[in-house]
Amino acid sequence: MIYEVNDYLDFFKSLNSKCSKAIKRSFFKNETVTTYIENRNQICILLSGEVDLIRYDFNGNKTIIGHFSEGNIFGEVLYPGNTNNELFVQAKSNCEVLFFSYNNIWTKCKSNCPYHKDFSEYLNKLIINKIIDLNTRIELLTKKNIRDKLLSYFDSLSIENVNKKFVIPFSYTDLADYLSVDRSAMMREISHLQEEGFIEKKGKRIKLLYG
Amino acid sequence: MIYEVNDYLDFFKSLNSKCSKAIKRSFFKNETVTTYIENRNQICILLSGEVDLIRYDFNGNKTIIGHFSEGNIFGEVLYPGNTNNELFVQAKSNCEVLFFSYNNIWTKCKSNCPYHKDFSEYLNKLIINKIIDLNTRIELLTKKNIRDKLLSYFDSLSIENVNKKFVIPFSYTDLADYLSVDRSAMMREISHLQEEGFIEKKGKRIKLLYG
DNA sequence: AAATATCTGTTGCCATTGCAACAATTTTAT
DNA sequence: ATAAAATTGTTGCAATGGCAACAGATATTT
Repeated sequence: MIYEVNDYLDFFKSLNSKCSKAIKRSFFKNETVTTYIENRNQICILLSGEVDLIRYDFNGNKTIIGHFSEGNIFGEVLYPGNTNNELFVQAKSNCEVLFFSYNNIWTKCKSNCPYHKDFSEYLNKLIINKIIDLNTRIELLTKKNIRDKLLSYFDSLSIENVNKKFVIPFSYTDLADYLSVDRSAMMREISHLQEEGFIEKKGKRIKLLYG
Repeated sequence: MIYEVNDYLDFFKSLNSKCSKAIKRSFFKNETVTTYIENRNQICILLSGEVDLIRYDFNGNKTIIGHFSEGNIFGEVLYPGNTNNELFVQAKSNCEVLFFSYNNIWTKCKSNCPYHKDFSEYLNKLIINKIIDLNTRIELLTKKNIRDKLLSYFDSLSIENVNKKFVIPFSYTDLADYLSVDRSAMMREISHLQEEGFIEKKGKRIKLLYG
């Protein structure tokens, strides 16, 4: 999903010692990294670890809106304002995050920071990858049934790994959330896919038997 | 959804006479603007009119994946590669589109085009708006039932118009597609919302009676 | 090592919603 | 102005998938 990220990540990892606009912070598992409620301009790069973007709606229902790993960007500036939801980012593992204010990048920092040219170029690459991820997600979500969602998700993993065998990088509980379907209904559909000979499954190891 | 776009649009509209990297073309309604199949680097800004991004899957089912209007960006560089789908962009009305190759912007053009500084800054704003739009869409698509999808879509229109009354900018057929639900099921749910006194509806004019 | 919590896998039930089909209305093309 | 095409609105029926509930398997904590 993320292409060429490793080329840039070292640059961002060392950025906070070079550029005063960027602040690096560390978080323990389950800590709240940030909330989408007051820092409209905030943008974040995940330098290591895993975080989830979680929505609680007015009924208290929890949905995992996004799952981010090393090199992904997130932040309130990328999100629509004025929603009725509480959104917050929670560390799924110990992690490091680079924070900065989006407006600062394109204006003030320009003149006085020698790293700005690389910074903005690399950031642009990350942002394009972000858009690709979001479009990938929308592709999945617009599929009409659970089977099509699963198959197209499996396809994307298979392509990414250049292999008919791969390991699902989510727990099944979280995968259901990511595909926005009921977990037990998804498990049922996975069983059917096995019975009908489309896939083989051992825990989180999947092998595609078609295509 | 799109903030401050009008500030930048004039700049892009006149760009092709200033910068050789950008090409402006006009299309008639129903013409195919581009396909997502061979120009991996292409990025497009819609200068006027309306276009849809359409997917045909292997069964020939049509889905409107995206609907773009003035100031929106689209293009294959923003899309995951190696999918089994045919994606193409179709003009919903006569329209003008600015085409350029994404890689060219950040490299070659930098040194010799006096408009590049503004160009990249404005483009960044458009890209951020793009991400906000995509996240808005994902917010909708992750709602678990048709009622919640409708209400949260209506909410966003209401906020955008700063008014409990607003006009739906889609046909109902296209709205169903956008929300990724069956049209007749959606119409039924809209009827229920009226019966239960949540909304008033006259054609595409909606008034929210709650909140 | 035991105790607790979380995740996986399965099933019955039934609400939601997708599908098909149609008439009425509106829009577009000739 | 008329014909053709597309959209809107409605309904019965059936399939899908959400919910609840549980037992067994893995992880995590103490």
